Parts: sequence; structure tokens; C-alpha cells
Amino acid sequence: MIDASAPIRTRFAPSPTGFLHIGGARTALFCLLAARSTGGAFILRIEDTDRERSTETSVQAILDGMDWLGLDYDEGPYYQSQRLDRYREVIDQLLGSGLAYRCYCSRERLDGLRAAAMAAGEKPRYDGRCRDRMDVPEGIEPVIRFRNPDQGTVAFEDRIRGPIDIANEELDDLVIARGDGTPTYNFAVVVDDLDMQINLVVRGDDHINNTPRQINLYRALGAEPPAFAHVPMILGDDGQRLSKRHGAVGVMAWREQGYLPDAMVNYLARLGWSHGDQEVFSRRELIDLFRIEDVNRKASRFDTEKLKWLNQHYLREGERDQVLAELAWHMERAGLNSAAGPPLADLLSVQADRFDTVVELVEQSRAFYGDFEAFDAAAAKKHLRPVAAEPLRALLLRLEALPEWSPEHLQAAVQETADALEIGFGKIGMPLRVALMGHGQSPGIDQTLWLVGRDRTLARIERALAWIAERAANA
RNA sequence: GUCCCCAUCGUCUAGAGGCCUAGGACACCGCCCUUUCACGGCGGCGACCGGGGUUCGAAUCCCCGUGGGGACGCCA
Repeated sequence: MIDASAPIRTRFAPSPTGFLHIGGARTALFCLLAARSTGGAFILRIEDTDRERSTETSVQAILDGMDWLGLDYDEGPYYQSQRLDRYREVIDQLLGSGLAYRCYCSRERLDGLRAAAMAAGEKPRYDGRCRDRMDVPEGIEPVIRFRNPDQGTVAFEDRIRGPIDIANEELDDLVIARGDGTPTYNFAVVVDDLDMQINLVVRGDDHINNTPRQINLYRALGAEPPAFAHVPMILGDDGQRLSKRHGAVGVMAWREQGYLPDAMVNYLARLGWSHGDQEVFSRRELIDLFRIEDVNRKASRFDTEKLKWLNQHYLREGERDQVLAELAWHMERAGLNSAAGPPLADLLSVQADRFDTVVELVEQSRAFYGDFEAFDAAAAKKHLRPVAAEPLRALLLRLEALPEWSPEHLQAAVQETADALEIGFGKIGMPLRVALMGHGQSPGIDQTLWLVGRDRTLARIERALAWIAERAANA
């Protein structure tokens, strides 16, 4: 048995056949948390034994995703493709001791076996035909199969699910090496986890069925299996299994939509794991409070609405450096020049609590960094009317004379203009807002003026006045 | 089909036999705040899958059913 208080060594072992998706990211996060919470180590291993499907691009995408989320590993990345000799060695060892054997059965025969078993209402499994085969058929590259025990049951204590046992009769002699000599998944993981001294395997619950056969492999190698923790899967918004149809497949796609790494991590942590009623967790708290046995058993749905809420929270309260970095990234992506307007820190100070995502924030801030083409028709029709001309003209004079372009002075200027004309604040505020932004939505008028800046403000008020005059002339 | 897993508000979850007339969060609906849009504050709506047990007492334990998911590959 594994000492529960010993430092935990976990690994995240994705196969590079796509980007890092939500489910993988959460598994990686749980691995990291389980390890760090005990002062252990988190290892990254790339499972690329399937050369057909593994790509360099995918490896990079996974690395980028983890990097963006701040899921830093203590060791790795290790690549299975670089450990082929080691697998060979273990296979020979197994072959030598009779615990594995060569199988010459054709795929056609195997397919037939499978079909027949299904038809007979049984679980498809290899019939062991080559188990004790003595002859060596020519012209066939045999696969290597593990001689699985056919008596008894394999029992293990899942750290999340509790006790699980499966009869060996349900298992068959799995292929551990392909015809070309490369190892298959179930075998390579065992060798790797052993060599890397992993003592807790955290992975998706679709692997529960693989666990007994892997345990048999550990035993055949004379080793004690590690502890296992199978985390439930994450479903899409619609309750269906996550797939390409769900739009944002990779975590980087979420970045593009304006979500922050800390929000994502917090959301993912809370999906399938909880600590009382707490919703917001810093990374430090996550490490301090996380315990793998507190993870849920039920599959959970990914709820974008709640992610948005957390994102809004982190936009407002999150670590400034991270938010600013994401903001800068999105500004550039939106084609906006951060240098052509207020400092991003100023922008953030007034816009942070107004939007859920960085993308919305940036889109609604365009007017601070460049000119807009035209006024929003409805807003202009409602607010840029002849009655607005006088207040705007009066305000223009005050603003031109303003000694200091600060929110306080700006607020006073607008208020004084309204007072002098004996009109409500809104009678001047709304036309001004449309004049400055092109539409009717913006932060408080003082902050809007502040962010737009003196030169642009004066020019835009004049432009609005000209527009009003022209419209009156045409009427 | 066979085996395995799962099951509390629409969603994420608290709950480890009495603290539960089931708590929190998101969403939704009101009200308040207000120069727009938001933020925020207050309040509301809203769930223990069904049936049997066990027990003085069950959301919590057991069994069956139902529903969902997963695995059955020379993929991982």
C-alpha cells in the first residue's frame, strides 16, 4: 500500500493527437494539485507511441496550452518515442519468462472472433489461440500478447471511486507490442509509471476498464501498482460528450474568446471538486486545500455562464500583471495600437468591472485608441438633436479652458455646464457620450472623457456639432 | 450484447443517519443604486430518479428497477 502522507508523484500523459482540451486541462490541473499539495512532483509525459497519429504540432499545442494556464511541470516532457529501447527490453524479459507470447492471428480472424462474441451476447475477447503455439508461421510479423491470469479477480481501491474489482475472466491477453515492435498504450504506461516512480495515477474514468489489466502487468513485472484516481469526464454545455462540435475545443480557443488563465483554472478546479461553499480560489489555496479524494464521481457539464462570472471576477480582482498581459495580447489581436491611447492600466481601471471577457472589453474600447467611422444611427437620432448643440458648445468652451485633464476636473466641467444652463446632467451627458464614443454606452462620463483624451475629445465634440448642424439643414 | 461506472435545484455543488421545513454559487425573475451600459446591494423562483428494505430516525446504508455515461483496438 502507498503511504498516504508520502509526497505524491503524478504525471499528465496526453497523446499528441490534437490540442489540450478542457478535459485534459482539468486532469492535468488535478494531477498538479494532488502532487503539489503533498510537496510532491508533477511530471509531463507525451504518449506518442502511435506514430500514425502523433504530430509535432499537437505536442506544441499541448505545451502552449499548459503554459498559458500556468500548469508548470517539475519533470519532463518525456517522450515515449524516445524510450523504445526500454520497452523492448521489458518485452524481451516478459517473453523470456513466458509471461508474454507471440501471436500470429490475422486481423481478419480477430475481427471474426469479435463479431461472433458480440452476436453470441458475450464480451469480445481474444481466445488465446496462440498462447501455447510452438510453430512459427512464416511471413507474419507477430504481435506480442501478455498472458493475463484467467482465474481470480483484480481488485483495487480507487482514490475517488472506492473499491473496484473485475474478474480476470473479463480480461483477455492484450497486445503489448505491435507487429512493428512498438509498444501499445497499456504496456508503455505501466513501464513508464514504474520507471518514473509514479505513485498516483490520475486520469479520466474512461480508463477504469484498463486499470485491472495494467495491474496484472505490474504484478507480472514484480512491482506494486501505484494508487489510482479516476476523474469523471466533462460534458459539453448541452450535456453531450465534448467534441469538435462544441466550438471552443482547445483551451487556447478560450483564450481567444477573452478568458483569463486564472479564471479558467479556478473554474476547472471547481468542476468536479469543491471545498464547502467556496467558489473563488487562488492558486495557493487550491494547492493547500486540494485532496484527490474530494473529487466528485459524477460527470459534470461545462457551464460557460459560470466561467464568465469567474472571468469577470478575475478581470476585476485578478493579478494585474496577468490581466494586463492578456489585455495587451488582445489589443494587438484586435488591431489596436495600445500606444495610441490611454495606458492599458488606466483603461483597465475603468473598464474591468464592465465586461465579462477581455474581448468585449477591447471591442468596447476601440474609441479610445482610434476614430470611429460613423455614429450609431439610433443613438445619434435620439441624442444628437438640435437641443444638444448648445450644451455641447458650452461644454466645449469649458473643456478648452480646463487646466487639468483629470476625472475630477472633467466631472466638474460637465456638472457646471449643466448647472449654468439649468438642465439635467443627462441632457448633456448622453449627447456627449454619443459624440465621444459613436454610441450610447460607455463608462462614467468623467472617465470616458479622461480616456478619450483632450485632443480627441475636442475634435469629436466639434464633429458632433457639425453633424447636428448638417442634419438640421437637411431637415 | 457483455462488463464497468454514475445518479441532490436548469447548471456547478454542500451534505459522510438526527444540525435538512436540504445550504451556497451561476443563470433566471423582481426591487434598490444610477448621467448610458455595467458593477454592486437586497429579495424571489428552484432539487434529494422510482420502489423496496435496514433503523426510533435516511438525501445519507443495502437491494432491485429506471435513466445516463464509459470500456470492449496491432488508439490513447
